[in-house]
Amino acid sequence: MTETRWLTDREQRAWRGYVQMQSKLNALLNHQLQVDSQMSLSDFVVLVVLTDTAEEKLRVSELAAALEWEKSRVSHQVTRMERRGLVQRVECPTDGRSAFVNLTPCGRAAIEAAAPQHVETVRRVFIDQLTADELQALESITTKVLERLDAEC
Amino acid sequence: MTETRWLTDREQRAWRGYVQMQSKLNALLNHQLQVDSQMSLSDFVVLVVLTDTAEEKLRVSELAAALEWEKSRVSHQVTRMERRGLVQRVECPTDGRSAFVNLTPCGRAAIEAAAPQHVETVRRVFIDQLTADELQALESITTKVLERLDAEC
DNA sequence: CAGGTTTAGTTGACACGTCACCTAAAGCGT
DNA sequence: ACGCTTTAGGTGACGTGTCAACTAAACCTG
Repeated sequence: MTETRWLTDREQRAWRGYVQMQSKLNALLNHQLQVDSQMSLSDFVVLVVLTDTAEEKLRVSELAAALEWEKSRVSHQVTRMERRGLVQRVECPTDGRSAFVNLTPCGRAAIEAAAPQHVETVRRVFIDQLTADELQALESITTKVLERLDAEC
Repeated sequence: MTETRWLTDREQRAWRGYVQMQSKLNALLNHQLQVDSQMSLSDFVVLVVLTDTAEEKLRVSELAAALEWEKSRVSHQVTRMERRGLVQRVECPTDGRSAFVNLTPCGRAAIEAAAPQHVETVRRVFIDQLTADELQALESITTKVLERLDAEC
């Protein structure tokens, strides 16, 4: 095993900044949604995916693929959202193993009410703080890192 | 209430990229630490803070301040880490309310073993993917967003 | 079509985070 | 010394995320 290449000061600043930012940003977005719309960030992203489909319903596996979540995570999340009335499980007539997740009217109303405030928050604390160059750099960074991450797994 | 300012395509790409990156990065770092060093990312950062202090012990409140975590989060985390033998609670002789969190020899050994692999992973999937300009942009972004976030709360 | 394999999804155990609430010691003004 | 407030920390409930194990339907393949 070779010598560890510790982070330089510049790298350290960028990395620690990133870690702190992502942790606080996550906490804030969760909190904002909970307070303003009584839903979690997880609820929100699931509702976004469901809303973006023509039928407003997806199989659990399709939902998992779209979110890149483990199927068991989806299953747990759907159970909780069903309890809150946001979605409904429906058996698939053609495949006995499969289950559809349907958006309920209540779920549709919830996402429509939540989305504007959520976007507003994302803008206020993040997007609107960045210059055009920084936005471009961010896209470049995330693209490269995501490529690397996808290659890892 | 005024019209919602939805994200433009460029903003959307950057934001979605960021969200996806942070989610996968988090999962990977947690997983890597768990597999290689049998500890969570939370364990790791707590151990880092403890290791960085002269006495290798801190009050719960000092730990909370250093990590910017809620005190109850620290308390739960310390309970779990105590169970794993990484730290030990010690009553404070001068203030009956207060409690010290001491690094144990086992905790010190664990962090020393974990740190090189963790840094290696951070480099491989993140830092080493970035150009100098991107690193600079990232620092600038996180600084501004953190300022905004700190102003919010 | 019988028997093994793959696929879809669920479940349970456990770790992590947050919130609201609680206990007890310290501090403080009278 | 007396109460009142502040401060330090812990607790329990609940939502969330991961992992491993499970059930059952669907799909082979001989």
